[in-house]
Amino acid sequence: MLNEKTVSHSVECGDCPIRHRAVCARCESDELERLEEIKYYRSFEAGQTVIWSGDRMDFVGSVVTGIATLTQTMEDGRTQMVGLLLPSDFVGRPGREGSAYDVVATTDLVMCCFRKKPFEALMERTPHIAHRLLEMTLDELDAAREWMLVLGRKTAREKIASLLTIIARRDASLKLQTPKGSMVFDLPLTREAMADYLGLTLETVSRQISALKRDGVISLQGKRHVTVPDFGRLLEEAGDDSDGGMLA
Amino acid sequence: MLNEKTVSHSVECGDCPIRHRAVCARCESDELERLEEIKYYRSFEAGQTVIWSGDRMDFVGSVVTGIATLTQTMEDGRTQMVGLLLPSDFVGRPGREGSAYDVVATTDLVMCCFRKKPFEALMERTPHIAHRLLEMTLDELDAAREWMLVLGRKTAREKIASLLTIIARRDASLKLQTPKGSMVFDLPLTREAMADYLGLTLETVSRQISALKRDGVISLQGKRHVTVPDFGRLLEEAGDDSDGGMLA
DNA sequence: AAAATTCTTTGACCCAGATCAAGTGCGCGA
DNA sequence: TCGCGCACTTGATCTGGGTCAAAGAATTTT
Repeated sequence: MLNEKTVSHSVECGDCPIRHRAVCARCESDELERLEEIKYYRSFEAGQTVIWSGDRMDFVGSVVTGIATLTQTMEDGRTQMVGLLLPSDFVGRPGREGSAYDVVATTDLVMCCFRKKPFEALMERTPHIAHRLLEMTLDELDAAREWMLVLGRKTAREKIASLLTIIARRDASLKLQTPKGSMVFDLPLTREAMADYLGLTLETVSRQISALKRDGVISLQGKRHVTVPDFGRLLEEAGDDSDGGMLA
Repeated sequence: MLNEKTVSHSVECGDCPIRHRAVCARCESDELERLEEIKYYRSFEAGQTVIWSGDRMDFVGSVVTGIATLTQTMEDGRTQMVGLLLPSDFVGRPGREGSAYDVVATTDLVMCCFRKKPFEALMERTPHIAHRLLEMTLDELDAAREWMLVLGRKTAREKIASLLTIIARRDASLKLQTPKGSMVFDLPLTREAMADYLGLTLETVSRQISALKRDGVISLQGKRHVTVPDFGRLLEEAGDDSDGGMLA
């Protein structure tokens, strides 16, 4: 009976179509069951704000479908995106009261949330989950620092190429159909959102995308559907030597 | 006897003149004693590299005295500083093999290190320490994202002012002698290092510092010793609404 | 289907900050 | 005391990306 439960519970918690990154492969059935007890779903429409910076945040959770962004805004309206949340990404700051950023749905969004207090209690009792959370936070820290290099030292063209490589790498739809080095995916962001991520204006984003298209680095079907014939070439354009494990 | 040990061990581990941020106020004597067993000191001269990006890193630790930086470098030499390590700051990535960044001593530096394997083992057994590490990593993540706003959206003058507020807030020497809103501290970085932190050139850094001096926001004694007559004014110049708990 | 709204592209011009190039001043070893 | 080197400053000029403006393309509303 115990054995049966252990087997029937996979790492995917319950009915979520994603693998919760807060849950590790070593987590066992009773931990997953406790997670089931405190979880619930929330849906948002494109453009809706999930939570405002400074607001009390009484949940943590993962993106199930859709895209959300973390942004910071100055009083005069300048905004900087500091994080991009794709399906399976974790949101929330265990041990912290409020949100440090605005979290905004840029597409229709479904999140799988866990009530924060019981989640923290579960974390206290479950070293696996606490460890997994530290892992994830270290990953986010690496990503943030990588992005500091992009923001501080790369040219507009390199910035665009860097963003495209990140989206390409994370996009689920491409795992199958790549005829050797080529990639196809959809841009989940408007030109303005890309600009806010890259520290540019939307006009510059548009111009640089046109330039990459003109130079054959990418091609576009419509405004959002991107084809990358040679991913290695895109990496070069990004000024990025590492391939992030996608090639070779 | 147990009680005596608990009392005699303060949060400061052994003979370190700093409070290790990896150690929390709730840690008890036996945990601290195990830390004592695996700790050792390392000294570096100004300019020396503590560890290269990608190298195997078999320790974690805290800065005791001096300043170190975390930097990323592109193949063509463009450099971005992604972290500034002041006394008590933690270095190291529990659970990770190598260093993701170059760590460089910018002044003479003393670090208190713990051998990584036993530290990780201690972490496994000691939820306090694992929790403290998650706290610290979340702090670093907040700092990195705050810096993304600086890099992506602030002007050169605002960038300089932002850096000065950060250094001023962390500088130990000023806790005492502030005649109401004023601050005195030493710049621990060369103009070039500041430029690498801010995504600017050293010439622009120099010019903007001169401009802030001309406008009475700061004054300099020598090249490095800074006086800020009105910290609130400096915060305005940084485009920063929050005071980070230093005022009011 | 026409109209309104939103997203995107492209052009013309401008400016903050980069680049190139001298200097200045201080500390340190001979 | 000299002079060498390094950190810093300042000037002149250039340019990548911002700003302002206008006009497509999509999508939604009426």
